Amino acid sequence: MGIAERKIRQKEEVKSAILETAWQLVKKEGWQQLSIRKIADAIEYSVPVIYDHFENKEAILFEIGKHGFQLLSKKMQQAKDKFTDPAEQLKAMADAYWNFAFKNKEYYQLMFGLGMPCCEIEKNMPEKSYFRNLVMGSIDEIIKKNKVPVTNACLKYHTFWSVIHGLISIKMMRGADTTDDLNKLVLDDAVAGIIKNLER
Amino acid sequence: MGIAERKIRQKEEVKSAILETAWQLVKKEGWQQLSIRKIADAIEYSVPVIYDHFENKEAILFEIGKHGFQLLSKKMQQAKDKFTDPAEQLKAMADAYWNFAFKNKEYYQLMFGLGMPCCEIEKNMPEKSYFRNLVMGSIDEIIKKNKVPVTNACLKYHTFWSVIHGLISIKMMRGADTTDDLNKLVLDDAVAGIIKNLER
DNA sequence: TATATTTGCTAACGGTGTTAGGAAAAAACA
DNA sequence: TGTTTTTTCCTAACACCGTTAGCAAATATA
Repeated sequence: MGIAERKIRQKEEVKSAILETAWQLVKKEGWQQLSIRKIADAIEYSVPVIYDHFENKEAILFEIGKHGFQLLSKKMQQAKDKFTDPAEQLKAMADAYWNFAFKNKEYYQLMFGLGMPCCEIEKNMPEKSYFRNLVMGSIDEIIKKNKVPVTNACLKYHTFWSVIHGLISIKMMRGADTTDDLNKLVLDDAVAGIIKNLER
Repeated sequence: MGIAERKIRQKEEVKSAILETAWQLVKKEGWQQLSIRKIADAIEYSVPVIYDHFENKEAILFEIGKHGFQLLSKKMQQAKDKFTDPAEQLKAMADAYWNFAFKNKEYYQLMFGLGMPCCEIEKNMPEKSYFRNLVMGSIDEIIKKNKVPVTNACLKYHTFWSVIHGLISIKMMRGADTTDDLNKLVLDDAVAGIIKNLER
């Protein structure tokens, strides 16, 4: 009896069509222009069908946000794997994070609520701890190498992340009032500062 | 002929009633719940009257955002004035910025587009350069004291701001999953790191 | 074939920002 | 003072939005 399976498969196809269409629309017109009706139009179903697959609009955003966190984690992992020296790893991960943010502006905006109605995406997102562990691993390693390993790794992780996120969100919000070059310099400078402050 | 003056005065009163009411509503219910109709209701005028004073909703938000930037500038100025040592000034300004953000959460969200439909507030906001100058003044002083004053002040300013903004926006977005104590520690740690990196 | 179930639609509800057009009040002019 | 012009301000609508009730058609089950 493959009928049930086909039905499940078809249902799954509609569900991923919703997600894919929503994502295409967002890339074309931005988050503020995304509406349930536009998605329904694009997948050639009526509006209530959307609600057979998602409880509400926020559930769609959450699912897309999850993809974002998974993609970010993957990029971070790949960056880290290129090096064995933890300081190099941190630099590479900062770069990867930066690149992810600007190559996937819409993902980043959704994931961290930049310029869009907040949807509590980042909370209730288990995937974010994956990337947290990646960074903290390298930080821990550096600290262990120290002669006076008193530094708080958790605190340093927060600093690391805050610098990068702060830089990105400032640049992302006000567009092109500073050059790309300067921003990349600031990133490198800040990351270098943190690492330097870590090794002692 | 004081009639014209009275009219202008009355018109100005309605305008500031709109702003004041909007601000009260936002503090009570948050940005997402603010609507033109609610404002109109509260000031006991009909909806189109709002549009006699503001081109659109965004113009209202912009005006409130301006107040936010002015208040922030004032707080930063006061903090800076308490010290003569530029390093102390930087620390005090970082603290002032931090306190402003959490004592005026709604202002901060609006000013930097956190968790709300973006409204291009920060661009086209001349007031923000005031606070920029305050910070860069202190940074310049520190750099001038150095024996090798090669460091780029503009770059350091961006780093300084990014760290603080990043920390604040991360904390503001995900509420209480880290303690206040830790966050304040991270702030102090990060600012100390920047200053240390500056003095050489 | 008859019944039960799933599927997907139309149409609505209550909300949003925004605006056209007209009534009433105020001011200016005679 | 009476008339005309201007200003003020409201009702009602438009075109959207997220969401859901309720029903018809298609499908699966017996």
